[in-house]
Amino acid sequence: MEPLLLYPDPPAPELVQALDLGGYPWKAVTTPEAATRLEPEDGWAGAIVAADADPETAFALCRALRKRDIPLEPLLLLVHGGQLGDLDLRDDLFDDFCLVPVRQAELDARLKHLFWRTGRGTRPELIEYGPLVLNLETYQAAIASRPLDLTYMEYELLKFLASHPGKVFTRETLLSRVWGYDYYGGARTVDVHVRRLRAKLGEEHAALISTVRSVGYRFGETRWGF
Amino acid sequence: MEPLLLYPDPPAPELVQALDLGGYPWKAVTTPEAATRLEPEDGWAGAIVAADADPETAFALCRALRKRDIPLEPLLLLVHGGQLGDLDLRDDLFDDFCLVPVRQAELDARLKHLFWRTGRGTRPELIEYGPLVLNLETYQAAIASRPLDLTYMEYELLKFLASHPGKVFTRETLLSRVWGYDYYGGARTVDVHVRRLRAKLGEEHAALISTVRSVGYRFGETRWGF
DNA sequence: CCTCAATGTGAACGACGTGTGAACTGGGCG
DNA sequence: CGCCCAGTTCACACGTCGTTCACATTGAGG
Repeated sequence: MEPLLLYPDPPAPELVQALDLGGYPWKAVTTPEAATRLEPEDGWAGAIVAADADPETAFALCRALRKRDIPLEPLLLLVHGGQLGDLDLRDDLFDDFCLVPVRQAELDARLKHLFWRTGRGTRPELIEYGPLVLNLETYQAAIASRPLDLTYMEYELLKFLASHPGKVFTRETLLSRVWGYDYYGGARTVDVHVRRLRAKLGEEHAALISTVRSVGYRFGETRWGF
Repeated sequence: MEPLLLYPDPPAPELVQALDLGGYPWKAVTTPEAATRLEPEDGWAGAIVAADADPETAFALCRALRKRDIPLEPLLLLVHGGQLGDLDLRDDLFDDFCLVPVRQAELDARLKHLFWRTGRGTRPELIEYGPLVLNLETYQAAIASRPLDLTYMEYELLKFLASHPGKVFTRETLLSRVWGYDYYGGARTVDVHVRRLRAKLGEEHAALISTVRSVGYRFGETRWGF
């Protein structure tokens, strides 16, 4: 997940604690310019702007973030009770606000709701290993940014293997874990699916799945050490 | 101004005071049925549902209000801190929430913001995806500027799918989310509705809904990044 | 170098999932 | 009462995918 943009820097300790507990990555900035300069490749996941200390700069930051070609969403504003009367609630300056001091549960709830509302919330769950990307939500796979057209079983097998990179699985284990505990069928089935996977991965990436003779198959490189 | 719908009856004193001070007319109800029976000619202006005392009834009321032909908006939920963890924040059950005991200033601010957000079109209730446009207010749909004549279920299905572009849903999930939690019927029902949707979308846009074999259906293209 | 076991490969079969047309049900309305 | 429409269910055809088999190839050990 991309980080949340925080203002100011450093953010309030209880905010940091709430975000860390909630598992939200974040990066704090001191100026609107820094928000652009430090922006991640894929953009900010959203922004939390505390306007209780220095309202002027905070609102300027909000305006800047909203005026971009792609307005930053969602934007959560932190204010103290006395500021509520001054807020221009009929302007599109922020999506939601929260009173300071923030409570972990409320902040978490507002973020969840915001992400859902703005549609940016359900970040797809990904499995990534080197050039391989599996999108568990959309059931799509890609190798080196090239989409892979996998069948259901191919996808499931690759997903299982890629979930445990480096580990070797016997055919029997794969059959029971991927095909199902009650499955009874020939072990060669695994071979054939591995072959088709390698073919679809392409010659240069076929080695992602390696054969461990007399044992089974392994995805990815060996993890030496530990 | 039309009155706000309040639950329960009588509402908490501080809520009444806050609303009266803010100049909001209101009418309280004790049951979901009463919400329909007492509804003004021009509908409710919105709803404030307190879920701290009797959550079950409160949530039932929310569901009922949202399932109407024209979902009631805005809906503000009142909860106490301990309930935050139980809320399904990723469901369209309410628009905003507020912790009890309510503070006059915060309630006022949230109502203002809510009315602005849901009322004045800066955020028209539209779902857009490529050539597809769904107008949630008027229950109209259009593809490439050509109006679509969808039935209720077709519209609901398309709306749900288009709300989560890229994500794959199983038939069971679609049945429970679109048809209703308690629905029990054949999964082929989904197939048929998807077929009719594709037919109405027209040949060139039929691919907007793609079949993921052995899994279910997906609307639109995959979102690779984030 | 030989042998055997393990694995890769290509092809073919069969089962299952999906699309499709059509029939059925139930409610609204004249 | 009968028509119409939306939603559901059914039956069948077709294509895809998973599985299996026969055979080729590889690799390890003697």
